[in-house]
Amino acid sequence: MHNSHLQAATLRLDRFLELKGYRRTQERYTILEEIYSHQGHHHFDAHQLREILLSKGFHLSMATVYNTLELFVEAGLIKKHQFGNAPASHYERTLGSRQHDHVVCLDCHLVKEFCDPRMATIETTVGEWFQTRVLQHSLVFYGRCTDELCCHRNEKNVN
Amino acid sequence: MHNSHLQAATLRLDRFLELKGYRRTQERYTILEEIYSHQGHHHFDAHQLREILLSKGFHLSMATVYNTLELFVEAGLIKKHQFGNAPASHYERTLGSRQHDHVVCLDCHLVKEFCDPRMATIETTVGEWFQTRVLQHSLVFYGRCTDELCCHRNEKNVN
DNA sequence: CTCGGTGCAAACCCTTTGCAGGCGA
DNA sequence: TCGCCTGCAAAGGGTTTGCACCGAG
Repeated sequence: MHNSHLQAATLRLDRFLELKGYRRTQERYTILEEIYSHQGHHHFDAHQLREILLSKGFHLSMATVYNTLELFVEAGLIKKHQFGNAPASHYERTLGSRQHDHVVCLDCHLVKEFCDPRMATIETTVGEWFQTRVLQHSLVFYGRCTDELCCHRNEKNVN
Repeated sequence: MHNSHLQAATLRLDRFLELKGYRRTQERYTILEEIYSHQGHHHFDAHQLREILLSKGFHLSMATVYNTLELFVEAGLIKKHQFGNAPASHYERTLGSRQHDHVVCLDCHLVKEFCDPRMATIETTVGEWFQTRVLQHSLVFYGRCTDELCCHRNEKNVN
């Protein structure tokens, strides 16, 4: 299921590499496949991504991971996020999910997504206000969730 | 002018230290005064803050700067920001300016502020949606400004 | 006098860089 | 073959930590 997203992503990478005159290396396609075939977590950081690939027997260095992620950002295949005080950057794929923003729980660090059409109108307003061509935005709400899986709640329940 | 903000901030720090049982050190009050008496840039990072104080003859270590900034965040005296790929965290004072969000130019890194009342309504909606008590949010629009001072424009004008 | 706060330097961690070797074109 | 890409290790840079000393209460 959802192989269509991987197909679309692969096609996009093909065209991007061709357009830029970059090479079609095995690393680039293997990393892309991992990102777009993964059903679970949409968010990951550079080290997690490397560890998953290593555990599957595909060896690659951190330098390649970072190089490739930067290239994917440039190609519009993934988005880069900085959540609060988290030390590492987080990434998520862009194809197969519409524009959305995030809610992060300060206790359990659970990341949830939402889409509010009002953000688009605000973006337009701000762009006109400052005579700025807005290319992207980052919106994160920080709070304390009431999720049953929230570790903060679990800790409190234990006591 | 605006000494009222410094007074309010000092009072708030007084009460916070008292409430928490923390000590009233010279470093804490000197740093607060620097942040709240500064008329110019609202945004600064830890190293800039230390350099300014050093240049004024007040010696202090990075450890103290970070400790104090964290304490001020806890006290609600300043806010901490992470703008895009900028390596260092940015801080800005909270008193004397109402809730606002930011627009950052990808070329000249100029930071501008705006206030849109619709953000508050979105925050409420999202909180209800996810049964989450939203404590704060971070919204940054990234774009290319048409400001006369934008270094990107200046560079282009030179060529 | 106590012990929280500070200074100093080293440690940490994520990320970037330099260079030699490998592989796509 | 050519030179972009990768691997490896070291360096970079912001932030944190450990420990001894200092000073607020």
